[in-house]
Amino acid sequence: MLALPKKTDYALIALHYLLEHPDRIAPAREIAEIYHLPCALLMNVMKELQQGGLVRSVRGAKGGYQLSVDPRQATLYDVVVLTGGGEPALTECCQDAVLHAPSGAEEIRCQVGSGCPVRQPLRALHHRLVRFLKDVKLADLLQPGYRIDVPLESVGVTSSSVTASSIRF
Amino acid sequence: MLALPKKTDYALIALHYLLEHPDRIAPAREIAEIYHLPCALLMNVMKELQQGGLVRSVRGAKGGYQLSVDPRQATLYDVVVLTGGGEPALTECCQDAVLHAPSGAEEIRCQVGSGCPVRQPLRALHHRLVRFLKDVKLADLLQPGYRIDVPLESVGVTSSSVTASSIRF
DNA sequence: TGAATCCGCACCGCGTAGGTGCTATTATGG
DNA sequence: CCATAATAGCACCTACGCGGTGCGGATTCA
Repeated sequence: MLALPKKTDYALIALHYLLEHPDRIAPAREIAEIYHLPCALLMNVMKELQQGGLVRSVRGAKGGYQLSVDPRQATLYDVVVLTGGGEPALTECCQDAVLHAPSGAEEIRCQVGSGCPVRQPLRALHHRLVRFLKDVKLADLLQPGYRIDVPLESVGVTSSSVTASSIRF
Repeated sequence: MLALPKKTDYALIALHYLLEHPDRIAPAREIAEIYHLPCALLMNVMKELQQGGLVRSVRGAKGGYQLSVDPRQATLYDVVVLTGGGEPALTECCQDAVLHAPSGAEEIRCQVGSGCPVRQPLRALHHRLVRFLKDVKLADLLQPGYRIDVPLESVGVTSSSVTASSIRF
């Protein structure tokens, strides 16, 4: 649990490839063969990315896919939403439909009801998580120069001294 | 996806209750009835918490559960591990067994093999996530005074000015 | 025309989360 | 010592979603 679906993995691999070959129109088969991914499945994933506007598809012979967004604009959040089947929700209570209920009064879906003592805290966590995912730009994540800068137990110290290209939680 | 199992929800609710009733030895049934949770299921969860040492169980009549850790020491990570079935792994490559392989040479499990272009970045994300979960203390999460301090679109600004009791990603 | 490629949909199998039930064990209270 | 209240420890069941496959059609290029 607390895991990303494999689709997201495949999507990131494909996006990485497209990012490194901006000139090519890369067919799904090509990417699948290079990274030993099941071709049919990758095509499903690419379709989802295309529907979400992250890639552009060219049909017919010599067709393929091409990145259609600025990798410094598009975020990990976009990929997760497209390949994970909608907005991520830490718990049911955090679902978008619940949070932005049309009636204004938010709908309570779990059995606990309105007296749930952990709903607010969990929603806070959820917001943090979403914000984090949105802060991770594809360019940061997929660039070959990417590096871990986790100081391994600098916990407690404010992590405000990270480099600009690194990922901030 | 990217969701916590319901067990974790239940565990947090129960821990919250135990935290607010440090004197009582609260039976699972009591907690279940108050929050309208399925009693049998909650007992399963409590058992897992007990095995992990988060709560102490008293058997027999007038038995029940009691917090057995300092809520300022125990973290959300502990609860997730106990109720989520082991270490969370953002992807297969991030699994603990893979990362700390006995042979030293890390085992590659996905089909992509050692040429996977997104493995390192994903592991970096994973480490961030784990560190975050470990930074969230139960006391912070479950105390009634808990408050969201997300400035709603202060993204881009360094979030180093958060209060001490708030959660830092 | 034929080959290559994407498109859209339907379908399948399996693992796992979520939930239930039963029995054993332990302790209290009379 | 017995009845009762409670957890412990299983085994089990069910539903759903992920991962994956297949097929017919549409589109483009040679």
